[in-house]
Amino acid sequence: MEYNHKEIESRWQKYWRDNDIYKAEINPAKKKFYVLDMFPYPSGAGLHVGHPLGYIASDIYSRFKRLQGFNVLHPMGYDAYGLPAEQYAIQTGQHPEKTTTENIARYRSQLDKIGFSFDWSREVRTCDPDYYKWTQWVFMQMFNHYYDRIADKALPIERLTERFAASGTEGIDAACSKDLVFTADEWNSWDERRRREVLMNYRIAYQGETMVNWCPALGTVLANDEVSEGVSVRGGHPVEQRVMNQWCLRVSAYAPRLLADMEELEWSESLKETQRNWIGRSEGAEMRFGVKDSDLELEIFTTRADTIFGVTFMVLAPESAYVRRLVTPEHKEAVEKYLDEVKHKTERERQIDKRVSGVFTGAYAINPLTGKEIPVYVSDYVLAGYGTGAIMAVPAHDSRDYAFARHFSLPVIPLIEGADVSEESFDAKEGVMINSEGPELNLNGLQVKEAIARTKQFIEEKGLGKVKVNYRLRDAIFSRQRYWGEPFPVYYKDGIPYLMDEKELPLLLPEVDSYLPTADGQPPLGRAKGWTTPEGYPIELCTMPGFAGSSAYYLRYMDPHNHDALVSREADEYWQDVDLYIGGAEHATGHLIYSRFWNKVLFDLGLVVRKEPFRKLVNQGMIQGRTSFVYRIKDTNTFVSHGLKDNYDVTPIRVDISMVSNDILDTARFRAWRPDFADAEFILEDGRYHCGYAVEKMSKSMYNVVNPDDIVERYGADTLRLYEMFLGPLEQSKPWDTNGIDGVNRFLRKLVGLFSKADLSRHDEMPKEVKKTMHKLIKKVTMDIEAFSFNTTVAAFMIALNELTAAKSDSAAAMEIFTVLIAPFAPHIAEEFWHTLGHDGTVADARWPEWDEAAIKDDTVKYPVSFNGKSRFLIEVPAGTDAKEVERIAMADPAAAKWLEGKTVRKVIVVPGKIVNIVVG
RNA sequence: GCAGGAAUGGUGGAAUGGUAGACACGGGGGACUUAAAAUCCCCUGGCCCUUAUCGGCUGUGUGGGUUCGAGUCCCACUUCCUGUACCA
Repeated sequence: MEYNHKEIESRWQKYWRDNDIYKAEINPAKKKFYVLDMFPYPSGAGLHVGHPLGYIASDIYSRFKRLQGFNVLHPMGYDAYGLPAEQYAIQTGQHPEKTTTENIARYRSQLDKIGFSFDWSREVRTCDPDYYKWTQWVFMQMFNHYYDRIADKALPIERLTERFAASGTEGIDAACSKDLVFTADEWNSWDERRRREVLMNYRIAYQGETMVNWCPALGTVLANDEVSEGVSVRGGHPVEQRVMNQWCLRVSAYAPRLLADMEELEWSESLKETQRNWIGRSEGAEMRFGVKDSDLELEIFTTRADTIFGVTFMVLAPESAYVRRLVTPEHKEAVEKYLDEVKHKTERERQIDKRVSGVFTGAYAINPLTGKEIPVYVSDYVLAGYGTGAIMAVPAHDSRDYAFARHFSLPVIPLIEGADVSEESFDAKEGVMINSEGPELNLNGLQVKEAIARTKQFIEEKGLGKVKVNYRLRDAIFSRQRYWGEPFPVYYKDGIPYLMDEKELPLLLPEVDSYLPTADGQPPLGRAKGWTTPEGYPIELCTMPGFAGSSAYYLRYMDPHNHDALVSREADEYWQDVDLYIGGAEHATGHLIYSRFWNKVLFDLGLVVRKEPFRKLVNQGMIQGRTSFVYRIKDTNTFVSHGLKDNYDVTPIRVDISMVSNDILDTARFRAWRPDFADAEFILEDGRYHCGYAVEKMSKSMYNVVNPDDIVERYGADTLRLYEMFLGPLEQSKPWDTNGIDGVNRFLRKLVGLFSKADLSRHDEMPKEVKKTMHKLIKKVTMDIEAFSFNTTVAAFMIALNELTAAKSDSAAAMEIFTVLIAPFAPHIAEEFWHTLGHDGTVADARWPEWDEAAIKDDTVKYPVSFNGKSRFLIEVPAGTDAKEVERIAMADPAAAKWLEGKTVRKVIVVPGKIVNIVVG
């Protein structure tokens, strides 16, 4: 049998396709197992070798679970809405749907070559109307529900209107944008407009004036997770803060549950920690400070209630509504000037500029515990979006307050014994309190933690404030001023938003003549002709963000062609949740939060049975590029080999890795690469030009992209799959290095060789040594796959092959075990073997073998004999020899005498099966 | 700053507290060949002894500790990666 990977792979891929081998159906007689990959955004660049890493791992696991007898759901689809397609459309005028469809076709052909066991009959695309119908539908459910904190779940908005009509806000605790208090009489006296405005304050999908990240270059708002360090994650454009009327999702209502329910998930600790930070729970107190000569009260949030005696000033965020109400006439001009300055700074400028800035409002607050007057400032170091947008400043124990106090020469009162605050603040929450005595409360002598508790208790008793848990997690901004996304099923009557009828879904994305905003600054949908309801009411012009379509796709895969529901009850109850989810860690604060939120809303509505969508999650590492460099001697066209470059003044230049093999440059191809290198000269080392290398992101501009198609063409999909797994631990980032691939390919060719030499007609019992090899292999492979340790599994196959070759085994039984074990990794060649062994059909229907522990046991046990822990020699004893006897044999060994010369034996330790350690003095 | 993770040969990486460096790449040597490729065999952490064998010493970022025994556990530190940050 010759190893012709092209012929074998195309033949078996066709067989799988023609016979629907990987089609999954509900089968109550079998246990389900749901393996999901994060579906890709089909970019124009196609796949590079890094993309399939996670898909290969999930495919191995799916095939393994199937061989173990599970009914495996392993679907794939496309996250098809997104910014690059739209920007390409703006540049070229091509409809994003056209480029997206083309990119999907390219992705599909690349994926198909790798031999995945996806059930393509369940494919979803987020831009498909049959799919986004349900994205729109869930949005409508969110609009029609509010979060009831007493029931601790989402409830229909009608329930709220009934309660308002009966008893106003009395006894209601609902997640809302703004705390409202009104009576039933008031509610009943309001017209529809007013009532709708009030309800908007409670809806889970709501429209509101909020501070948003506005990106002028992209012409759209962005969610918090789409902005990093003040610039957009996609494109790196500056982002500024603006107040705009936007659709939002009340994710913050779910913060406590998103935090608590994470505990039972099998996710990596680092990923959980990232989510915990993002959710950002902090316990503290909300307190009210009176204002001098005013009946206004300033509400602040603090986690350090104990430092109340050290408050020497107050600070408001520039966007705080308090500012304009507090400012005194003589300070008005200066404050307005400051607010104007701040407004024109972008978020990035605000972050980079760490200089202290701010201005006095002229107002004084009253410390409720001491009665002292303290000045109120405005400064941009206080954020409007967190807590109440106002703080009590304690310069002695907060570094930011300290910097502000020093700049404005405000007093600094130390509150902790021994804290030196002459140079910097003392931020640690430890020590004994001092200077903290007022008429009603004395904290002196208490530890910080005790003082915090004592103060909280005091302010609650006195009604000065309340204990409060704050979350950093903000509501998700859900509008995008873009074309290529899901339209909102919303129209406006007299400026009030109304939902369309469910029967009108999907609301199709309309055609436009250009993908740019309109002349008067409306989103692209403003160009759509007839973008109104039949009655002539205008339809919402924004579209939904990228995460809308990716938030429930795992549910749609369960029942992708259902026209009556997102997912039928039957399909949901059978498939339940994703057992294994594989994808990148970069989605920790975006998709993985939104998806969990989305699922919880559906759970509250009784539409899904699981409160968490992804039980186990594995983050595959990134595969980086390995860039090759040549070194040009300055001002010449002479290139010097890597080992000699330090003798010259050189400029490193990236070269296309296709011209480099094992770091040796193909100089002829290099000369042909670019005209200016045509007459290049080389200074060689031992006759060859050695390139240098660096690990960088894999990208076209670095000339280091490796296309999986090329690897499959040359070595075959099975080699690619094995090699990607052999590269290193799945979760670790590592550079792609084509150099090592020969070893894996050689292994497969040797395996084929072994098969062709074996006498497969003999089905008698395996020889003892062979049996041991195979059962060791079964155990190792089974346990390694469960532990996602695929790199050591591949090594185990190589070792087993070497042992079989050495044993000159021609046992059909051994070959059969090998075939099934390797089927998840190298499915094509396994099919070929399966067929050669005389089976019909597909190896996917085989049974995963179980190992026999007795067959693995050794007859003899080797003990390293060590002196004081240092190994010196080996002894071999029959298995099961008792410890005393092992000790006797070790001591009697001639080698022992040499080590014992002139020493006294203090102690002998025999660990059965492990070691004999002789402690000598 | 904070949080999480990592550090082992020339390289990627193996090692339930028990013979460190599996497996592979790269390198060296040899066989086959007119030659090359392919294939096969041997060697390959460093240092030292020896004609050679046999052997010895040393070695998992640094410094301590626990233990009969530490790459592995504990403490401190250094460096790197990832995430996050005026979050009061």
